[in-house]
Amino acid sequence: MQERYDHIAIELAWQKTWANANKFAVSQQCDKQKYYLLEMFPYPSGRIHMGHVRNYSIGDVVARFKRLQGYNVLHPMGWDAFGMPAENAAIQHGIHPAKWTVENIAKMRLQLKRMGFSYDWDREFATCNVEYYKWEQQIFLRMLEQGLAYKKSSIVNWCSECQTVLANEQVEDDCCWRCGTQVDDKELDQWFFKITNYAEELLDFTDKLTGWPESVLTMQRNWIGRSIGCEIEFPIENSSDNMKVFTTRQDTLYGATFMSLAVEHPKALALTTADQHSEVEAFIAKIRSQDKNKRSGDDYEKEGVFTGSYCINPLSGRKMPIYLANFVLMDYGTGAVMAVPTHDQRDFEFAKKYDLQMVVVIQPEGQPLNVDTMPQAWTDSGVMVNSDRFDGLSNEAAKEQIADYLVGEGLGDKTVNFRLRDWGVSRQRYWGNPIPVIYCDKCGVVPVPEKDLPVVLPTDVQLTGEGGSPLAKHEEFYSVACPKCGQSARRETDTFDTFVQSSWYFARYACPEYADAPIDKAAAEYWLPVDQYIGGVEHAVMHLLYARFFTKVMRDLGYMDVDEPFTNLLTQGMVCKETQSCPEHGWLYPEQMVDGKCSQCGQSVVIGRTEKMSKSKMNVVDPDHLIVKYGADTARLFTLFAAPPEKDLEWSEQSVEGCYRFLNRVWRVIYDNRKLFAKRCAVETASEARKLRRITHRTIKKVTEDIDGRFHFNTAISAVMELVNAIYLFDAKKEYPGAFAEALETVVQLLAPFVPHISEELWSCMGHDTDLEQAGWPLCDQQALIEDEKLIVVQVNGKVRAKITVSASADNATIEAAALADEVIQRFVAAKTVRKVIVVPGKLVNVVVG
RNA sequence: GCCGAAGUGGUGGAAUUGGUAGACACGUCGGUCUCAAAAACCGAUGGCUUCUGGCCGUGCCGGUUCGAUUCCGGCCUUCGGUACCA
Repeated sequence: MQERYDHIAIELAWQKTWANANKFAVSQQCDKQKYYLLEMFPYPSGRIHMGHVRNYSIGDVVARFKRLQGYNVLHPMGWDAFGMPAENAAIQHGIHPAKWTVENIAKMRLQLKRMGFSYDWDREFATCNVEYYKWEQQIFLRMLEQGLAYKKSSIVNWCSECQTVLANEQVEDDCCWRCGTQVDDKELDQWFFKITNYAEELLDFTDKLTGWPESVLTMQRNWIGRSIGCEIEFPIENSSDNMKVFTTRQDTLYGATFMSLAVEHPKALALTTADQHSEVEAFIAKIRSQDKNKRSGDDYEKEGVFTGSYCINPLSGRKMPIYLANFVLMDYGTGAVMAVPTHDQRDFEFAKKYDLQMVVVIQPEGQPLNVDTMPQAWTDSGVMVNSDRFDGLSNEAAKEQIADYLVGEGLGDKTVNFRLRDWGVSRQRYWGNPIPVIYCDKCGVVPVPEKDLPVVLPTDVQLTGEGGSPLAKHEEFYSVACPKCGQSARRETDTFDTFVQSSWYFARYACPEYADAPIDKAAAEYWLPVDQYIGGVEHAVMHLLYARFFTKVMRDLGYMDVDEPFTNLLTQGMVCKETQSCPEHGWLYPEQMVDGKCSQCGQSVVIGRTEKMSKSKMNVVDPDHLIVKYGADTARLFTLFAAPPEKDLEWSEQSVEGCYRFLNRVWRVIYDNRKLFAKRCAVETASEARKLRRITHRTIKKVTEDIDGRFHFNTAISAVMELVNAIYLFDAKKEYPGAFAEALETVVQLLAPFVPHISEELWSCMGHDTDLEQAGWPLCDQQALIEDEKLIVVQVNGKVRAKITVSASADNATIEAAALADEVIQRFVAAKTVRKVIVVPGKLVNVVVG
């Protein structure tokens, strides 16, 4: 054993040992209980960043802890390898996406190994491997068979200059990010997954996901957005046709005085009278030319135009003018809204602007509302008025009764409406999984027969960034014979959204080599669901909802028998750091400043706010520097100690040094006492030895509880630090070497999940022939926790005035007497009457005087 | 606007079921060692104060309670998400 803590040598040596032994590979042939731990897999951008270090350090603590507790732990790692950055790199640097991706994976794999994460590398795969994505193609074909995948036209961002579709994040200020051309809306036929079929089940199961944070479940519930309401038919005047409307506020039906349609509404033009025609057409053209994002902006002014037609309110019989309005959305409800200006703020503003009729139908108890003087719509609950037979009811009761009445009279239906929309999965991109269908002029859309899978993504393409996806220009790829009729046909050149690959990768880890189907049922049965999933909170809705949807689809297609993919979810916070900038040169990297001055111009550097680490803000910290300077163990310890996992973590070099110092402190105390471990002796029973043992075992209890389910790693580490402090202060080690050695061994065992390299090294230095996993997780000796005496806090009128020590077996009366006998307490009680004494056994006495 | 989370020393944070507010760590200050420095070790460290004592203090105001960082009501601020959802 060396005197100095040589982190580099120690870490490299243990990483080699683990790799040679293939230490973390697991099999389902095992009589231990399984535990499947998964962290969200990374996009292979080229380097790991502090967010990865944090995510995977948290995961590794749990994996190693569960292993020490005797579980058969599946802890896999892989790569979310398709996606836009690879294409951008190809365009910018002339390197093929496949090459770029493979090289990045190689670099990042090394970095992860250098961090000492305990992955089963045998199960590693990248989603761009054909052995992975071909199974996704099969799943798609079966979804198509079941009507769970379908094609419909939808609107995309289109750059006419680049002849390509842009993702929302590629649109900057309504313009193409590359050429600056104004982006148009374009209708394209796109593939969709029928996630709406599962809206009800996805919502219902949120109640069963007790291992998920409530905030994430709330976000998912809101995203699914179930609302109960009515579909009501409004007869159109001088026509046999009706206008169908969806509302959740049928209680306000008597107050509906006009109707608003979306400009995209199919009946909009048909309803327009000749004299209004030019005005309506101009309005439609104007609104449709506006940017969709702007249309949903905050201060968007409400505007509309009268069609010239009327419909009839089915309950009040009132004639209602039909307007087109810019704020009505075609893709929610029916694209037509019954407008109730007295009880909806948007309708209120609209009615004021166009001087439309208003009728109050709900008002607060005893406070009549006046349509002329009310400053805004009344959207709260109240009592029904001007509503015929429903007058006098609460509006909540009227909601039910009006709905029943409408159904009874055949005027409407009760309906459930979801905010959730089907998932568009077509991407006009090269670096993705090809959608396996063929278009034949004669046979139409023809799925690629399963026996012809996989549709392999060709690698002999040139990416220029112009003229759309290269697949559409790759004749060898798209020119095929129709599988049905044999005539020449064209292959689909769109690829799947990369969210599709990340929706089922967790299941493939159970059987990454399985060659007969996407999932080996036996493996899935053993390993799934994932017991603990860990990742960034930014994926709270999309990724996690898609993965839940896909799990249910795969269940219904017979691939596996799982309802929900992730039993427990931990969402971690971001890694943040203050920014620094020079007034002249903008954002600066830390190494571009010297003594608080810009190294280029010498001006004082402005320290900015603490923000999420990002390359663009130049406030990133490269994990490699940390590993070299302090070691992987210190990097891990810092990310775990500085904040609880779900909170944002603020970078602090000083705090990193503190962690490094702590590891040195542990190293030193064990080195200094190395001779103690040479000959083992039993743990002593003398009072001083028992005192140290009590701290040792209290720490075991605390650390176990903090890790297991609570994930309070910061307090777990604090507890170990306290034990180390107690060891430093224990000056009877010569007399009680047993208790002393036990305390030191416990420190090493408790630190093992957090800082595995130094822990293994110290463990072997202590003379153990086997590793820490063999030793298992230390158990708390309940006997050792028992105290002879207890410290009791004594309060007078709720304020702490004294602390007394009593025998642990003292009863309440004894404790009370001892408290009242205390000199200080007597002074506070003197000349006053003791009204009450509250005794909390083992903790506190409160004397109430007055 | 709505939904969600949070607000505690100079700093990161702790207080698990209503029971000692500030554990642990960083920083700062003092001491030991040293020719000196670094490292290490030991100690102090919420504010105020008339200082063997006392008062104030967990965003603000109020309430419940013997006792509130914790529960309730009303506000303020910050962060995250989201939106003309009828």
